[in-house]
Amino acid sequence: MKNDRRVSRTRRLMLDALMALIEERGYEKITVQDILDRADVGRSTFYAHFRDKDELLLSWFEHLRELFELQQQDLLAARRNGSVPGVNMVLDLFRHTAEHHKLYKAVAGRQSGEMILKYLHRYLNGLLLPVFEELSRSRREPPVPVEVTVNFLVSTLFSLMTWWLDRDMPYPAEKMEEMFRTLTRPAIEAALGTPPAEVPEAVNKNDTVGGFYRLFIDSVCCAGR
Amino acid sequence: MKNDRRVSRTRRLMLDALMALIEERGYEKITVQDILDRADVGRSTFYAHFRDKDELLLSWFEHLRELFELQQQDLLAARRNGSVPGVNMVLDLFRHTAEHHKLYKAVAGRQSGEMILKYLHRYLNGLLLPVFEELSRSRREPPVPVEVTVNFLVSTLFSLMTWWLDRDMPYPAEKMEEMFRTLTRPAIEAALGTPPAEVPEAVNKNDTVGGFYRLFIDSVCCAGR
DNA sequence: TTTATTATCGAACATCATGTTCATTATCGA
DNA sequence: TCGATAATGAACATGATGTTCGATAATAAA
Repeated sequence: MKNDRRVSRTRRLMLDALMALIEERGYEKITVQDILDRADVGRSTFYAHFRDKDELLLSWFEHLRELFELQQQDLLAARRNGSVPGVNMVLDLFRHTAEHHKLYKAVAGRQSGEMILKYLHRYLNGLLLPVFEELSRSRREPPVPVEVTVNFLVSTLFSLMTWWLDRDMPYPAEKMEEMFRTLTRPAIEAALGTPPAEVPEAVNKNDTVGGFYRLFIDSVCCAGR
Repeated sequence: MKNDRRVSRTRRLMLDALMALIEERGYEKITVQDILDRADVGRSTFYAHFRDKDELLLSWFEHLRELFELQQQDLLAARRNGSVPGVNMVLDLFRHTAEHHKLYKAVAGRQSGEMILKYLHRYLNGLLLPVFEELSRSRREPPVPVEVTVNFLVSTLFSLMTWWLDRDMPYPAEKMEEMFRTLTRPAIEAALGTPPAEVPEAVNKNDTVGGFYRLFIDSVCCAGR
C-alpha cells in the first residue's frame, strides 16, 4: 500500500540524512553508502526506492514543487480579490538565503552539484516563460526572444546568488535585491522593446521567482515533510 | 629532463585522446581507462603525469591561456600604434561556436562538466575585472560593485552560449551577438551609473571576452599543440 | 658510439562505490 | 489474527581508481 508507515518512515530517514550530509560536505561528496549509514537503513532498501542519489534529491524537489504550486494558487486567488501583496519576494529570497546560508551554500554554492542548479534553472524557466509570453504579446517582435530573456533572468539571479554565497555575503540582502533590479530592469526593457513607463509590471511578475525560493528554503530548513 | 621527446609525446597522445572523447561523449562520461585505451598509453604513465582527469584537462587550458596572453600583448601593442581593430570579437565568438558546435557543445553544453565552465568563468572574471575597475575609477561609487558587474557579464555570455548550443543554434551568430549587446549594454550603463554617451567604450572593452574565445576555439579545433 | 638516465610499460594489487539478489524477519493494514 | 509486503543484511558481480615495481626501451649527454 501507498500509505504504509514503513515506506514514509524510510523515505523520511533517507531524506533527512541527505539534507544533513549536504549541509556538512556538499552534495557532490556524498555517496549512497554515507546516506545509508546516516539514515541507518539497509542497502537494498535504498535501491528499492530510488535508482540513485539524484533520484532521491529529485523526489525532494518534487515534493517542494507541489507545495509551491499550491501557494501559487493562493496567491493568484488573493490577487483576484483585489488585494495587492505588498511584499518584495526577491528581497525575501535574499533574506532567507542569508539566514540559512549554510544549506543554501551546499545547494547553490560553488562546490555544489550542477544537477540541482540545472533542475532549478529549468523549473524556473518553465515558470517564468508563460508570464513573459503574456507580457510580450502586446508588443510585436521583441528584440530578444522571450525564451532568451527568461533564461537570462534566471541566470542573472543565480549568478548573483552564488557570487554572494561564495563570498560569505559581503552585502546585506537589501543591497543584493537592489543590484538584481538595477541589472535586470533596463535589460528587460530593452529585451521586450518596452517604453520605460510600462516597466513596473515586468518587475512585478518577476517576483514569482522569489516566491519559489521563499517556500523552497522554508521547507528545507524545517527539514520536515 | 623536461625536454624529453617521450614526455611531450605521451602528453600529446593523452590530450588528443581526451579531446576526441569529449567530442564523442562529453567530458563527464569519460573514464581514465577510456583515455588510456584511446591514447594507447600505460596506466601508470597517466598517473605519472596527472593526478586525475581534471588535471589533464586543466593542463590543456593552461596551455591555451599562455597562447591567449601572447595574443593579448600583440593586440595591446597594435593599439598603441594607433590602429583600431575593426572587428567585433563577441560576434567572432558566436561564429566560431557555430562552426565548431560539436566540440563547443561538449565543453559548454548542458551535458558537459561544470568543472570546465567554472574554470573559464573564473578566468574571464579575472580578465575583465581590471578593465572594469579602470572604467569605474572615473565614476564614484557605482550602484553595483564592479566585481558583481563583471560576474554578471560573464554569466550572461555563458547563458546565451549554452542556451544557443543546447537548442542547436536556432538563430544566426549575428542575432546572438545582437542579443548579448541588447541585454548587457543597458545593464552595464545602469551598473556603472554612466550617462549613455560614454557607453561605446564599455562595449569595446567587452570585446576582450571574445578575444579569448576566438583563440580558444582556434586552438581546440586544430587539435595540435 | 657509448653510457647513464629516466620515461614508459604492464601486470598485479588494494580499495572503494555501485547496483543486484535472495532468503529471512518484522511490520503493516484490514 | 492473518495475509501481504517492506525492510534487512549479507553475499556477490562489476567496474573505476590509484599505487607499486621490476623490466624494457628511448633519450640526452659524454
